[in-house]
Amino acid sequence: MTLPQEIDLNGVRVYQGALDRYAQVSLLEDVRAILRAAPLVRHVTPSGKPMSVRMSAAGDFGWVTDRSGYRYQRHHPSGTPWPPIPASLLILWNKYSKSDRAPECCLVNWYAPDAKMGLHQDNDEADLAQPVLSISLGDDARFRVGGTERSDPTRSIWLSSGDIAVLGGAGRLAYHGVDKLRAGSSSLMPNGGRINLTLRVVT
DNA sequence: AAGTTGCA
DNA sequence: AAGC
Repeated sequence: MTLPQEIDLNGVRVYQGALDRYAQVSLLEDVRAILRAAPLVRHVTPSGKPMSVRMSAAGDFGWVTDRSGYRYQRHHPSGTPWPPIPASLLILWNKYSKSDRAPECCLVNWYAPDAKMGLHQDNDEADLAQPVLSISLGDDARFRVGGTERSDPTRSIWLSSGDIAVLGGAGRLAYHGVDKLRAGSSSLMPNGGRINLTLRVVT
């Protein structure tokens, strides 16, 4: 990666090379601290299918799913409150989100090398005028982005460690997902895999 | 192989 | 169904 570059996919803005190696290492340490307080969980969808992506969160709310459905809640499934969102992430939110509100949730999504996430919309938040900011760490991931209807055509882009994507404006309700990882493509995590951090305003 | 659609 |  040379200079940071901005790409638009159906209203989703992707800033390639936004974070240098030092910032990535530092964020990874922050994530490790979150996961010590709030361990990764394998959620099931409302139909009872386990997701391949393991999840945790920081902030006032975390997103969870089980047979009762999708929702934000104030506690880890173990019953403990989520740890605070690290200051490093609040700074990135201020730099990239163009929002006048503070994020209330930082989802931590862990992708093992064979994990994926199907095409979906983020629409469990109360104020859809507020953007969602996504940070990639670790292995490259093929990120697929469609339109606001499931049947809309999709395009894909490979996200690398240190890339930032913003789902805002026209892209806020774009269908999106992760098809596959390029296992072992990043030296950030020696054992492979990917971490995606998403900052959101929930209420 | 990749991109859509249908499912309950 | 954020899965198959």
